Amino acid sequence: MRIGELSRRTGVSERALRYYEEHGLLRPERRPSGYRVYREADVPAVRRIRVLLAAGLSIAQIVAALPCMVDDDGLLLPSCPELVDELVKHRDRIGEAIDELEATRGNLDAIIAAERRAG
Amino acid sequence: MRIGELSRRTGVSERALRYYEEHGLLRPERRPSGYRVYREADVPAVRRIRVLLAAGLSIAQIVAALPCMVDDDGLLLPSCPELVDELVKHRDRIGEAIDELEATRGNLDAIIAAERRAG
DNA sequence: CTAAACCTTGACGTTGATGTCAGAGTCAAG
DNA sequence: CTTGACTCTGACATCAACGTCAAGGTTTAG
Repeated sequence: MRIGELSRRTGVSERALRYYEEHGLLRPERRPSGYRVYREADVPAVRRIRVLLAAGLSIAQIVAALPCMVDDDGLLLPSCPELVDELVKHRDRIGEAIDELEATRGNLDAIIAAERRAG
Repeated sequence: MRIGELSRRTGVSERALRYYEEHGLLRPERRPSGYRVYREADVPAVRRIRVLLAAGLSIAQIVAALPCMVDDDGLLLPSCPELVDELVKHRDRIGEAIDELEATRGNLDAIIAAERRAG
């Protein structure tokens, strides 16, 4: 599919989709004309990106945490690092992101509890 | 106390403190000279602001939230249930992101294990 | 009284994730 | 072949939450 359809199906602007590509989050193929061609798997991929962005992660963190978005069938994309070492590092970065988010969620929980007592 | 001391005691820059005032989060008194004069209660107030910011709330949301949070001498406003709702939604979004990241980490773990077995 | 330290209000700079617009090429239908 | 929808690459605009001066007034220690 082309960018317009992906945009409609995900609710994400074309501008944003091009921006994600610019930062390595999406790698659509190109027609000779230059038109981007996306696969079905890019629809859930965009959804994952939005979830992480909504949670407060930056594009850079998402790039670092998900250098290889896993497909529905569980296969790695061709761009993935081969060394176990690299994979371990990536997993650890994801762990850091998780820790950050859990701390944030902890803060929110405390606030919510306090407000319930006060309100 | 004046702005420098509040800045030192909270670890928040003077610029940020002035910015918070600009947006209605702090209301220090003024000397005839124009110097801001803060009360002791402003120290914990600034801490609360930082916690909310760290939890991912915007200044505008905090402005709405502060009246609900005062333990000192403030009033409670009826916008509280709405606020708690928003906070809960925000927390749930973060939970979603954590789930995504944990799934990704699980995939990476499986790949790492497979690579190790395969040599 | 004076110098150092502190404070004031602008006002422009920064970063991240887009919005928006211009000028131009591409594609599908009639 | 032409029209209209779609897409491309810049490039400037925006918004939040500050950082960073600049130019000048205030306070306090000695």
